[in-house]
Formats: sequence, structure tokens, C-alpha cells
Amino acid sequence: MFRPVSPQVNLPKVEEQALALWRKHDIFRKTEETRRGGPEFVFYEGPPTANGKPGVHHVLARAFKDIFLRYRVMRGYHIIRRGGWDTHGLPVEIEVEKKLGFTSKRQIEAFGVAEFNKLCRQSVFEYIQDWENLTERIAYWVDLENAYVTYHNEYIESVWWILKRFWEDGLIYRGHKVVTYCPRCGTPLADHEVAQGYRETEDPSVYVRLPLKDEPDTALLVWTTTPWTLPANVAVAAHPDVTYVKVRHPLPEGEHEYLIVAQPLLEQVFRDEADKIEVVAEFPGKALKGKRYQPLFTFVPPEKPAHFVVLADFVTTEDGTGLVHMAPAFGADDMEMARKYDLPIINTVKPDGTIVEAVRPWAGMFFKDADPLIIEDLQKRGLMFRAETYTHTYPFCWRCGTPLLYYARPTWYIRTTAKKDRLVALNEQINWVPAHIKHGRFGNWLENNIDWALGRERYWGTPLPVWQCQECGHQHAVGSVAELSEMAGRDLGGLDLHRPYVDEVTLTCPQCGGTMKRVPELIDVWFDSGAMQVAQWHYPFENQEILKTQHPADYVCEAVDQTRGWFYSLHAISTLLFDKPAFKNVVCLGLILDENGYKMSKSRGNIVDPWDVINTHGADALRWYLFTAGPPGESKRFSLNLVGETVRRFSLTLWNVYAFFVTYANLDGWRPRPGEQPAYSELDRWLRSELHALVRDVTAAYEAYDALNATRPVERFVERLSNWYLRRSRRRFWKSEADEDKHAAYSTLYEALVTVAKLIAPAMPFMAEELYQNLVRSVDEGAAESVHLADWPTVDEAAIDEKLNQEMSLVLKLVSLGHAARNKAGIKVRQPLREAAFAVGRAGEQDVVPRHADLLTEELNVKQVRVLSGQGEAVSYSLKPLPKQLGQKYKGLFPKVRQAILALDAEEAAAKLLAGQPIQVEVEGQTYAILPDEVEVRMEAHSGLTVASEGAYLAALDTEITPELRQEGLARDFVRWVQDARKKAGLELSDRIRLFYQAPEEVAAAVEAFREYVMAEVLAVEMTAGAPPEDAFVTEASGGKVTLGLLKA
RNA sequence: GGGCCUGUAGCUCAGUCGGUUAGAGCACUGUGCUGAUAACGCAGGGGUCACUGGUUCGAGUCCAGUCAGGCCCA
Repeated sequence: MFRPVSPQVNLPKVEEQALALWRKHDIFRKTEETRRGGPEFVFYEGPPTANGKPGVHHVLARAFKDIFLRYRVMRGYHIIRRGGWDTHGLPVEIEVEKKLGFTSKRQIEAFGVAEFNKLCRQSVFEYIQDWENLTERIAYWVDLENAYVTYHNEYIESVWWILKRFWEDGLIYRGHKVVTYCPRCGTPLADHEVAQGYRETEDPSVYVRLPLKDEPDTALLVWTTTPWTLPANVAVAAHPDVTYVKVRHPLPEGEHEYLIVAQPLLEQVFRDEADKIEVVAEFPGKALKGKRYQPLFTFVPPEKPAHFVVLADFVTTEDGTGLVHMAPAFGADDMEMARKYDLPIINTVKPDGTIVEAVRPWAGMFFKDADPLIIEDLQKRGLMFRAETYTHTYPFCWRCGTPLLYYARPTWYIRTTAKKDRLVALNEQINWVPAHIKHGRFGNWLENNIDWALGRERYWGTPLPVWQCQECGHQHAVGSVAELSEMAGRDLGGLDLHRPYVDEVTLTCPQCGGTMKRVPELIDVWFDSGAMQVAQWHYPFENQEILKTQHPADYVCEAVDQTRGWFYSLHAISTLLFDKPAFKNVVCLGLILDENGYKMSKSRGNIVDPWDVINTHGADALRWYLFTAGPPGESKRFSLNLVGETVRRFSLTLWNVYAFFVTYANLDGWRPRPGEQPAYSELDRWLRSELHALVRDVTAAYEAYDALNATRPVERFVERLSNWYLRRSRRRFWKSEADEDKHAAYSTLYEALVTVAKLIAPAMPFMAEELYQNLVRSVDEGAAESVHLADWPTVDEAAIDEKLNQEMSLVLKLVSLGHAARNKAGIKVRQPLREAAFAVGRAGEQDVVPRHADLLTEELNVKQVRVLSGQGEAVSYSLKPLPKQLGQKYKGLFPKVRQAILALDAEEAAAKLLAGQPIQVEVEGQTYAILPDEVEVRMEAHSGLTVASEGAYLAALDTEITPELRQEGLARDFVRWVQDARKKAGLELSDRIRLFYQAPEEVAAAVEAFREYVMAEVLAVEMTAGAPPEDAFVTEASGGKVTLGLLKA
């Protein structure tokens, strides 16, 4: 016996049962153990930061990781699925700062770095329970017990080892660069961090006069969106080759002034005043070089010559005035100019974002808050030409939302540019899904590689292991705890490698014997996560053997926003360290959008709780939806309803086929008979052909990391299994004798269900387990304990019959036309008809009708089917030249060939073509033979016939209902009423009955005429015309005209 | 401003090497069927294949440009 299955199902409950089974039998651990010795498949888990609850987008990534790993296990691969946690960095610090109510680094230092970091360490695991619960519930199998943790000393030590290698290769340097800097967090941000924070924002847009020293009443007009940088101005840049003009601009009260701007921007600058101005001079930008102007502010006196015009190619005439204000402390281009022209660097903003003391009126203000006051000041002094606002995108801190500052600071870099060629070359070895990322987003990023800004001036992170001598300035990178101990002259094995403890370790300078102290910086957290490929194994201090088999990864998968995050940090570190790619295959997932098409993110607060979906529809449906919703790389909108559709369309369809099978197999006491070749019917052969073609295609999709084509075709198959195979096979299961045909039907359906269970196991692990346990384990003690420990199904190539598959699609089309014709005629399917005749447009397809006559007659409830013969039938013919075949053959001649074919006598040509013979056409004096498969023959019914047609296909019904047919129809109606009554009476499927009926004369006559048929259909051992006995279940049918009485026999 | 992606029915998506009548599911309406089904069959309404131009005998498909959206970078 199979465990009985109800068609009514609570899928989340079924899933809980599977979870319990996995837990009880430790199935996950066994997926690793039982495959030991198999080929190795290497997977890297991109460590999430567990500083918030996981959302649907996390489920997406975890589902896509899991699906290919489960598939590989079933293929016999051994996989170490080690989890990992990203635990360092600003995200963690900011959570703690929020709790403590801190807003600046000074508060952290006053609070104490040791205590602060202790809180950071604790907060990292605050949400870990949520992650673990969700991970288990969505069936993402990953080893969280032995997960790597980026804050562990061993992990940090490995990171140090990498950094020392880079140091020794001369890849780490301290440079002065204008960085994107968060004044609130007090640290520069890496480019990939900056990238996450671009927002549309409104800024001032000001046009300012800079009066020339040597030309009275004349001023340079500059444009800026950052008035706060004006006190740091040291020069103005003009493009050497752009044409500039000096214009006379009228002022109120009859006065006027002269302004200099770029000629192409003239109208844009003066707008409605354009007709009032007068160009008095025109000259190239070069001519402006060296012209001195009066500084706007004099708070900070420059220590070098300043306030004159310089020339630069980066000046554009897209917007502004063509004259660019230069503040080297606050812009990369500006800093470049400062170097070139030896300009002074005036820094008017402190690292905490406040204005320096020297700028007295606004000292201590947050830099951006000074904008309106500076504008006001310039207006009062008549230096403001125009002040308005301007909407553009500007970077904000991705964590705290503070506007970022372009700010000149010393910091540490990794010279990735030195290995740019290798970064690009090794990318060629990586298989990207979707493919365009390889040379698109990722490839372009590598081509335009800039050095990796490594340093972070923060507290909770991996310390940069560089010590500097206080005496001679010598720098040394430490690559292990042992080295640290040795240089410190004491055993530091128990030292917490975090700040502040590591900062307290002083070393002896190998050059001068002086005292060395660690530099204050931490490293970028992206370096932490990118280092997991070696640091998760505490390599090279341990596990040197393991690393040989665990690098590079066969597969990684994250959302597309990781292209410049984790994917890059993995790739860059592996390239610099091993000159090898870090991963061979990578799936980049699109973003999950909310119902309104917005990105789901914590900062937006529009995260859909995955638990809602799981509790309503189950994790399988959620997973299946994510796999089938569209190409993985594209963003998808997400809602509860879309997942619900998956349940109705696929899960329940499959479930009901399963429930049907179990119900009837139990009634018949059926068991699979392994090794025996059943007497398959044509329909069985077709289903097996489709099934094995499915196995073939799905397998290929899994091999190609194509989740979409690993899942969607299964839906299509199950749909056909349910709505064609089962529908047409039902009677085979119902019939009472247990013959070979019945066995073949069971065998076929069983094979289909078991195979589907395995095919969906990677994607829908719970449903697959339920089917497998009940269908396989219950009858085969020796079978693998779980579907996830079972072997992947093999393709029986011999079972695949592509011709049969095509024929069956044609049968389905003809059936559909037959139903349509019935619909037109208004004759219900239960009423048998004498004949259906079909037209098929191509010679080769004609024999489909006789070959599948059984299916067609049963489905359409007709006594016979045939092909329309043509001559003498009530149809006319037309020819449709097929452009695909003829166009490719005749190219430019096609239109004329087409005309020639259409000009032929259709009757005559059709007869030849349907007989498989070519026809001749003449075009431009040449004769061409047109082959039968180059023309479609269409038949149209003359009026009066009940037909339905589509393209070359047509179904015609003989709608005459003879008395015999009518009687048979009534008998079938009667059967239907009795079945309904059985159901109402609450009888079991297999219960035999004694049947009593009272019906009008015509019905009674039909029932008696088909007495044997009726009794067999309704499982009646006795059928009596007359009043039912007292104790019978009595009901009425046919609007009260028929009374039925049932007694369980 | 640059790079990448997307634009097909009310919604979610297919659409092969370019082939002349562009499909499916959901939703809606009608109708039929049902002792597996939360179903299913059939029919109907619903399309400027974002737009413009080009290549071609033929363009949803290829090319160029434009527009809109998304992501990434300036």
C-alpha cells in the first residue's frame, strides 16, 4: 500500500513533514558523506551580513545557490557547502551607533573602542537566528554550524597573509588622492560603496562673478553646485580651444558690466537677457591663461600664487559657463590641476565635515549647511550673478545617507591597475549567466580598473597589518600571528587581532631598532569577503591540502549588484594572489522589485516578508516561482498572488495526478515490477517519449546553469500528463479487470511521477521528497533514503520518438478543432455522434488520423474518424505557398513564384500535392517544380457543414443525431446522474451498489438498451426500474424527472 | 555624460536561422465537461510587437537613431 493521499492538500504542512524527516535522518549531512569520493564540485557562499532580517531577495539568491548544488549531488558530486558570515564594517558599526545614539567618531572614542567593538561583535549575531530559521525553511542546504566568520582570528590571520603577499609584491601603497568621503562615518568609501548611494538631489546652482584684477568692470563668470567649496577656490579653469566671449551686460540704473563666458553657452547663461547683451570680444580659451582675479574670500591666505586662470581639457560646454572653479581639496580634477600648476591646496573642511575655524563666519557648521549663507554673503557683495537650484544625481553614504564629500586625503591602495591585463584575461575563463555581464558590466569595469581604495579609518574591521617605525619611518607588513609574536618579542597567540588590542602591540624596527606602531587604518570589508576563498580555510596556516581541491569555485551566485562587490573582490584577490580566476561559473540574479516596481531594500522599508509567502503557499512554490518567473538576470516584480498562481498552475496539478495514482493503485493493489517490460499502449509510448525528452532537456539546462529551462518544461510536461495522458487513460485505470494494459498504464504513470519527482528535486525539494517517499521508499527498502540522495534519472534514448511527439501535437490540435466544431453545433460531448472528418494540410501528416483513431474517437465521442478525401466532399481548396521554404529557395523570385502558384487551379493542384506529387509553375519562361511540403493545402467547408478550422487543419462533424445515438447519449446522461448520486451518498470509489430508478419512458428505454454498459459504469450489481426501498439513498436528477435510489451492495 | 539590460494583450511572460494570420498562463465573459483536480475543455473580447528610418522578396526578430524604464558608473 502507498500511504493514502487526499486531493485536498496543505502544502506548507507537507513541507514541514519533509523538514522533520530530513532533520530526523540527518539527510543534509548525508548528501556530503555519501558522495565522498565522487568528483568535487566547489561552491562558495557569498557571506551575507546578518545585521538585519533576511528578505525575499535573500531567498532568491539562496534558492539559486541551492538548486544547482542539489542537482550536482544527485549527479554524484561531492560538495562542501560551507556557510559564511560577513561580520565587519560600517554596517555593523552603524547599527551599534544607532543603539548608543552616537553621531560621530569622537563619541565612539570617548566610549572606548574596546567596548564599542565588543558590542559590534555581539550585534552581528543578533539576527542570526532569523537567518538560520529562514535558511532551513526554504531548504537552502548550507553548513551553518561550521560557517566561516570574518571576525575570527584565524580568518583575519589569513587576510593578513594575503596582504603581506601583496605588500611584498609592491601592490600596496599609501597615496594622496581625492576620495569620496563620508564626513559622518569619518572614512573614505570604496567606489563600489559610493556606487550604491547615488540619489537624485536638489543642490544650489550658482553663477558667481570673479572680478579680474587688471580689467575694470570685467569679471569671469563661473558656475558651481557646491557653494561651500568657494572659500577653497584657488583658480579658474578654461578650455584652451573653446571660444570665449566678453559681453557687455546691462545692469539696473543704466549701468553695465563686462562678463566672460564660453561662447557656446552664451544663450544658456543669459537666457531671456540674451537680446540685451552685446558681444564685445571673442577669443580662444588660451588667451585667458594667467589672467588674475580677485579672490572671493580671504579667510585662508594661500601660501603659493593663486587666483588666476589655468587651462584644462576636462572643461566642457555642456553646462555652466565654460569656466570652472577649482578647489583642489574637493575634486579629483582640481587636485590634478593643483599638481600641474603648483597651486596651493586650501582645505576649509575638517574630516568631520564641519568648516574650519579660519572661515570665521561659518566655522563649525556642517559644510553643506553653509551653502545658503555663502550665497547670501556673495549676494550682499554683488558677486552673485544668479542663484537657483539644480536637480542632479549626487552620491550619498550608502549606510547613513550623509552627502559625500570629494575630499583630499591620504589613504591606502591596492595597485590593481598593475594587474589589469590579467584581471581582463582571466575573466575570459569565467562563464557568466547572463552572458552579457562578462564583457558588459563586469568586463567594462575591469577595462577601466582603478586602484582599490583599501584603507578605512574606522574601528570594527580587519586591521591593516602595517607597522611603522616612529624613529626612521620604516614600514613593515605582518603576515601572521607568529611573525607578530616574534617581532614583538612575546607570545601573542591569545591576542584579539582587533582594535584596540592590536594597536597596543609595538614592534622593534628591523632597520633602526626603534619602536614601530601600527598604522591606524582598517581594511575595506569587501576585501574580507573576497578573501573567503582562502581565509575560510585559515590557509596557508591550515588545510593546505583542502585548498587544492577547493579553489577555484565551480559555482558562485549572487545578485547583480555584486558584480563590483563580491564578484570583483573574489576575482581581484584571486588574480593578484594566484593568477587564476576565483570561480568558473557565476549566476548574476536580477533584483527583486516590489509590486510597484521598486527595488526592495532595507533602507526603503518595502521588503516583503518571505514568511508570509511561505506560510501561505509554501517554500516550494516560492522557489518554483523564482525559477520560472523569467530569465534569472532580469529584475522581477514580486507578490503573493504571483506565487499563488504557481501553486494552482503547477503544484496542485502535479499533486492531483499523484493523488489519483495513489488512490487507484491502492484500490488495485498495484506494485511496480522492476525489470519487466510492460505492454505499452501508443499513449504510454508517447508519454514515455515526452518524459525522456524532458529528462534530456532538463539535464542539459542544469548543466548550463539555466534554472528557467530546468523548470518551465516540467510544467509543460505535467500539464500534458494531467490533461491529456490521464484524461485519456482514466478508463484504463477504472476498468475492473487487472490486465496487462492496466499494468502498462500504472507503470507508465508511475515512471512519470517518480521521474518528475527527481527532476524537480533540486527546485522543489519538499514536493519531490513527498512523492519519492511515498512512491519509491514505501515499496523499495533498498532505495536511497531521500530523493536528494537518489541518483539523477538517466535518459532512455530508445524511448524518445520525436515523430510520435509531433504526431501527438497534431492529434491535440485536431481534438481541439473537434471540440470547437461541437461547440459551434451546440452538441455536448456526452452526445455521441457518427463521425468526425479531418483535413490535414500536408501529405506526410495524413496518416495521423487513422493511426490515432482511438484517441480521437474517444475524446470527441464519435463512432468513427477519417480524413476528408477531397473529391465529392463538401469542401473547397486553396493553396498557401509557404514563405519559409519557398522564400529561402527562390529569394527575390519568391513573389512571382507565389503569384504563379496562386494562379493555378486549386482543386487540381491540391489533389496532386496531397498525393505527394510536385506541381509545375512557370515564371519568366522557366518551369519550376514545387514540392508538396512547400505549399500548404487549405480546405474550407461549404456552408452547411459544422466545421472548425485553423490554418491547414480542419475538423468537420456529422451532426445528425439518429435515434440510436440519442439513446446512447441518454444512457450516458443517466450514468452521469448516478455517479453524481454516488458522490452525494458518500460512497467509496470501489463500493458496489444496488440501483433503483424511476424515469420517463424515453430515458428508461435508453437505460435498458444499454443496461450492461450502465451497470458496469456505475458499479451496480443490480439495477431495478421502480421505487427504491425505504433504506435507500434517494435523490433526483434531470430537473426532478428522474428519481434514483442507491443501496450499498 | 558613458556602459549594460529591458520595452510584445489589463497582469506575468514565450516567440528558434528573418518567413507573410504574433502565442501561453492569469484575469474577464459565455459555454461545455467532471467519481483526481483549489480543476479542465472550447469559444469570445483584448496587440500601433515603444517610436522613426534602413537592409531584405519578406522584419516582433537584423542595423542605425530616438523615447521610456531599470541597474551600474561619471
